[in-house]
Amino acid sequence: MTRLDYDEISARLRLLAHPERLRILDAVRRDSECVCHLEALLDKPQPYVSQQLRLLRDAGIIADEKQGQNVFYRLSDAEVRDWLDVMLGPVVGEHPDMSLHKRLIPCPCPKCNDDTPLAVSERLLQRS
Amino acid sequence: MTRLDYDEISARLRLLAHPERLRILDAVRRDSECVCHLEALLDKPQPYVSQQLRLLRDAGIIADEKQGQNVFYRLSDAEVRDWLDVMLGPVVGEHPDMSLHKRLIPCPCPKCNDDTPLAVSERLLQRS
DNA sequence: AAGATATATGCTAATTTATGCATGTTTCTG
DNA sequence: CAGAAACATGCATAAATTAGCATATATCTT
Repeated sequence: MTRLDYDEISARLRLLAHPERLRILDAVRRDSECVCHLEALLDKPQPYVSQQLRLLRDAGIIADEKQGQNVFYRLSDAEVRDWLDVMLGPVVGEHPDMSLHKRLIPCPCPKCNDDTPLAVSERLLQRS
Repeated sequence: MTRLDYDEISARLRLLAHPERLRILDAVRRDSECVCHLEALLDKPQPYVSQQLRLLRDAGIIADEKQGQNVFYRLSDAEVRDWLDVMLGPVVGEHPDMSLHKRLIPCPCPKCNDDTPLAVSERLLQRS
């Protein structure tokens, strides 16, 4: 039986105990998301979002993957995934807000443009 | 499907994200414990312990029950119990340190003295 | 009632965390 | 190469949390 390290667990927990970081984690636990999406999701300035991402990344909770100009983040810690499943409920389908943002925000990242060019321009037109 | 309230969840989480409070919760999720025991467990001044207990009590996470001179605290929130099961592991047997403290600390609370008077005095003698 | 014991409360200083913002870096495009 | 787009970093300040300590309250004992 491994002795519990309350310091370590609470340090980890402290990173989750923040509404915006929790929102980020709830998004990236489903699918990897680029910073532009997360920025739209939180509706906060980009440096703010990057700052929260850094904290989570430095702790090894999320991992980044560069794809051209964009950086995609995904949940990389299995333990934290279990915690989130209990605290936020298990992942069911798509993130309720994420699908919305993919429609509304003209983001050039590959994730947003994996469909036909027609659908993209149509999407842009509907925004006015 | 109920919409997630990240503010509420993170506020709750913030209370758990503290090493001493986590230690308290790990104790009281097994059995109700009086303040004197928790004081011994944390090895911190009594006002410090009472302060942490107050935070958890005001949030409805733990509940107090007065028994004469002593106050016993127990985990009262089912949701937090689930969280702790995942974060600290499920409760197996007795708390590893608690049984120790019941032996070493001459506490007059009923929990410590639910055995024969002989055993109590014997315990006191062994401390010198 | 006086003293002792167990616990709670209030206040303050120290520390940590959060937030805002200016600027730096990298990659892509023309 | 110049400019733009996407993201990161550093730093200063504000806000929240922690921790220490004096003191208050309630109960029990004699």
